[in-house]
Amino acid sequence: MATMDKKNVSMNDVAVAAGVSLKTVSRVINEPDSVRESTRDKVHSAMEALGFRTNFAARSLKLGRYGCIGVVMFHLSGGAVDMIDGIADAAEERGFALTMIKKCAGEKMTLADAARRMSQLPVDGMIFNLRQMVDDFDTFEAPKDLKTVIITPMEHPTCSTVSDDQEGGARMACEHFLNRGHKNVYFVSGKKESLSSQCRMKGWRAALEARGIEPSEPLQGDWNADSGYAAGLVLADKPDCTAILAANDCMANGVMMALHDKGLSVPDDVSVIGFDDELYKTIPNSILTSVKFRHRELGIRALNEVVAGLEAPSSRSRTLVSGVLVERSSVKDLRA
Amino acid sequence: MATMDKKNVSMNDVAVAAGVSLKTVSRVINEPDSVRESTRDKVHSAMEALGFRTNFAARSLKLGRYGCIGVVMFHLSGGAVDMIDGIADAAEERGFALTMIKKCAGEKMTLADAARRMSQLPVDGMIFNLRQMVDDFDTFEAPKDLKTVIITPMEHPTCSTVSDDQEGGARMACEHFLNRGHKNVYFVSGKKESLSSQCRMKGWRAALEARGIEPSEPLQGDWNADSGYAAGLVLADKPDCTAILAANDCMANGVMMALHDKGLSVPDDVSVIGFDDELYKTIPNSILTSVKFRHRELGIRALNEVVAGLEAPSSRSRTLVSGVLVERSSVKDLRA
DNA sequence: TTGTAGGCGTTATCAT
DNA sequence: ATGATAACGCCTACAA
Repeated sequence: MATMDKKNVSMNDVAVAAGVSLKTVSRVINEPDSVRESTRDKVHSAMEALGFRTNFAARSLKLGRYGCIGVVMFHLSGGAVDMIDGIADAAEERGFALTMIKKCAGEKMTLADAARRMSQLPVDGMIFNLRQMVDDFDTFEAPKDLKTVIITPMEHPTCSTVSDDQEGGARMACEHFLNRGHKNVYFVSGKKESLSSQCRMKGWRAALEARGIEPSEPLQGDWNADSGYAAGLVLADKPDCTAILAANDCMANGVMMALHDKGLSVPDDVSVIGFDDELYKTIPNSILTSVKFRHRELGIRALNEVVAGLEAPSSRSRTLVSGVLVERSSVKDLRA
Repeated sequence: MATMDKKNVSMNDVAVAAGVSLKTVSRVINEPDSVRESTRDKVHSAMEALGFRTNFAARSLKLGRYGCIGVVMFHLSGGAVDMIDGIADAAEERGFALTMIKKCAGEKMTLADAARRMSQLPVDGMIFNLRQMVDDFDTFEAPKDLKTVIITPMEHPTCSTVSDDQEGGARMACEHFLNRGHKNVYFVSGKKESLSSQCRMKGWRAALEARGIEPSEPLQGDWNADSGYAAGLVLADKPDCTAILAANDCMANGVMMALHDKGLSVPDDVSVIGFDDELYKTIPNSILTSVKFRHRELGIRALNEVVAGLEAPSSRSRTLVSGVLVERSSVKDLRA
């Protein structure tokens, strides 16, 4: 009478228990409307009683697809959460699950490696979340039957890519300064190897050069507040410094604290803009104007692009998700 | 001559191309040592030439296991990254991949739902990351053949659980105050529905009561700095307030700013401790002493517990990962 | 509306 | 050291 120890309950077991054929059970699962209600109920109770769960392996072997999208995290850091969130939501909505692996092991971190590992897993397509440069970026070729989307600001010769428009965001911030009468903008960068930092710097340069302004030497930071503070101390001594763009909010805050400690006030003496719009979480009444990227949107786009590519694997696209300037009061209008 | 459009390259195709039997190809993959080297080479070249990749579905159908662990994120927030990181690393190390789904949809968020969805996916076991209460927590029973570990501070009747020792962390912080001569500790909570906040509050209460101190009414916050600031304004007016425990660093910072604005200094007039040790990222020269939890370790433990349970699915354990007090200088020793 | 036969691509059991 | 053959559990013709 006790529950049997049968390893796996198959559709056949259910069929026997319900006194119907195997195919009928299959129908109850896949096209319930084509089965008489009384039969359906019998089958359902049998499934319930036996604890039947459809076998993923058998199903996908037959169907030739998995209903899963692979996600490779080359870099798992703070901003990634919102992106994963977007990917996960979009996946759920389209009936896909996510198969995730991490590939951060400093030394041998190539796209080919990641692709090889992924092709052994139950995935119909994959997303690479790449925030740093890798050796084989330009030479990498995705498996023909596995649609691949790379999240990266760089263009790729064969794969679709999705990215925040970091460069555009930086340009936007600079123009915000310049349009308000500032004659120059100083820049505090993040870690050197970070692509985000590089792109933000590029945008800053481009915006200045477009107005015929020679960009000054950027100050090297490391994303954390202390490095911003150090940069702020330096900049406080530059008489021509009225505008500072910091590559993230934490450093921007460091900059502001340094200015304050030097007797300068924001925005009356110096204006500041940061990135990521997260200071308000930590600082009460935060006044920092900041460029915010829509990471969630980014994730959604990436997933949609993969799913779209399932039909046309050879298609290639480049998606840029624009940033938004969240205005508070850390920028002074010098024209006033 | 051009590459054929054959949908899938199977082991059979490789076998034919290499002029060997199907089983030999299989051997080359799974037990290479039992195949003569010359044969092995032939097979390898054939695989290369045809672009063979082993079929996950067929393999797991035969093997009866997937080599994947399911992860359900009921709540995807900042602190989660480090935990996912730990899970992913531990998984990688043990040769498992992760299959992730998100279940945040406010209304109908039950463990049974999550388990049902997971049982349709290629997983050998699963981890629920639960940070809030759900309706069916106590009544939930995991599928017998799917080892389930829940990340939650609550005890579960049948499933293994893993958690930070949030209560212990809060106690530790309180004792840190009390051992330094403080006679009372005020508490600023996080969002009401958060289990973390509840546990931290519980630990605070317990520590005070253990010393015969009547806990005052906790101040309600919402995790963000502004709510901490509001609480700080209130507490600044309490003459007996020498020690404040805030349920996270952001609110602790809000509290400190309010105290400052009220002309009180930290730690000379009032001592403060926070949670999560993340303020140093945003505030230069941060002085805040903070209780830090090892989220990465938590993830590792959770994964290891699942993998261990693959052998003995019925086992049940409860793991607590202790926190660490990161001391800076926001606490004054009143005995001095 | 329901049942039967075969095959998806592996791995395992035998034999050679 | 290698090969033939039978499962694994599901789905899709085709038949009844």
